[in-house]
Amino acid sequence: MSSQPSQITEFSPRQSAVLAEALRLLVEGGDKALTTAGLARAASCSKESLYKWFGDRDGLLAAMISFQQSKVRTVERSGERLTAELLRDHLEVFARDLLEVLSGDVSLALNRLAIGQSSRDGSKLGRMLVEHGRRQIDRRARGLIDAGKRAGLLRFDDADHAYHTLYGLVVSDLHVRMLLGEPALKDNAIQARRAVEAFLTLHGAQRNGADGSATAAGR
Amino acid sequence: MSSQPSQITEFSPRQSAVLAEALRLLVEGGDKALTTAGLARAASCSKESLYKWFGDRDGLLAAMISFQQSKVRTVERSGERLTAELLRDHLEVFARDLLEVLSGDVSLALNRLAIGQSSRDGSKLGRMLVEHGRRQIDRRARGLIDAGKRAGLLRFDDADHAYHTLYGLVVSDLHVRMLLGEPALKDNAIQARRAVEAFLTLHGAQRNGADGSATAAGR
DNA sequence: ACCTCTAAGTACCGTACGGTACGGTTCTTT
DNA sequence: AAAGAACCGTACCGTACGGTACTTAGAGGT
Repeated sequence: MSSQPSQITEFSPRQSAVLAEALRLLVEGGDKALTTAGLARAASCSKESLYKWFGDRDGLLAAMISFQQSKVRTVERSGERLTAELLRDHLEVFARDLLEVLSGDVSLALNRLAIGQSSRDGSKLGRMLVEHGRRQIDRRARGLIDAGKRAGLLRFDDADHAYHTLYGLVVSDLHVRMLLGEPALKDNAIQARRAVEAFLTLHGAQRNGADGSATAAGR
Repeated sequence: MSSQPSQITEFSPRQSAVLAEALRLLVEGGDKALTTAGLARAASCSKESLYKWFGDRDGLLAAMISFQQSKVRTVERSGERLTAELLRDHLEVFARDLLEVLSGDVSLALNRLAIGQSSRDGSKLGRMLVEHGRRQIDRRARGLIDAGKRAGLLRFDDADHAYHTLYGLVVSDLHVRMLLGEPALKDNAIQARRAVEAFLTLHGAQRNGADGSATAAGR
């Protein structure tokens, strides 16, 4: 949230500052508020520099997504031996983090932006958002789920399906509702706990696993 | 999907035709393609009439939502005595219908529109969409779930929570992904079947119910 | 001291949109 | 048939935005 992102790979410090300001404008006013002139004024740079750096307004938007995602690093903390309680804790932390990320100002603003553009640009921004932004948190969950299976604590046929089940239990329709303007949950922890509870009921090893009969078809 | 909605309450036939054309424009080109001049040309009406009827561009958008929702009627079919198989069937039909609705062209376009506007208009359109559009399908599901509980086939503490569980299992992140431009599922039936399977594992009475411990806090 | 490069600031252009006004046409009412 | 409303088509206005060009100020090198 600060404008002091220790080390950015792809953008110069000046560009990063401009992109941070662009995100700020986007968050507070939606995409209508993000005009080239407005950004130039707010970031104290020239429009010409904007076009030199990002080429285009769409280039600017894409750069904003890249920039934001370069700032979000998911902590990859595994390695300890998993117990049932540890797995539950990690799942709950993941669920809370997921809700936290999805309800973040910048995330919502970028998702709204990409959704708004999806009709015109062939979902280019949407793909960027899903591919780069989601992959990190997806990988974390997948790692956790796989580790749970390896430790004999989870039971499922299709890891992808299991992950989507977890995701659905955690998020339900909250993401869309927040995108539509509803306020976030008062307490993500409750939602996270209930979702993990249900997930473990479905896929935990100590009780029973839903067999899922013929469930090999792909998404 | 046809432009022959037997009887529209709120709008004259002419206005309905114009609104249908507006929805068509919105679906095929996004909100940028929905200009007053473009709509007037496409619907063979004058801009002056548009402003007389709907007052404003925002009024037009709101009217489009009302119009679309006046066309979507959910079949309220209950009354028969519930068996476990019947409940499962009804739940699967509901799940398929839900996925069908959410992946519909018009629904996606209107949701994109409302999400795009949510930063500027204080989520007026978003509220309309959630309140009027969702309530119908929500009520259908709630009726089904309540009937299942009365028949002793479902077990849960909080009907609202149970419904959101079902919703999350059915939809997962599909809605947002589709809003971002991803294609819909090839086969909604598979997803529906798996979701209902999981839901019954969680809340069906014949196996066991997730106790849910202390789960009375509200959303 | 001079040159060069970068970038800020500003002015400008073309376009496109929301909203309004007006003349002409069709349909309804009496 | 005459009067009136509804409405279409079009022209128009003001504004705002994306994008470009030009001028000016500072930083580093020779």
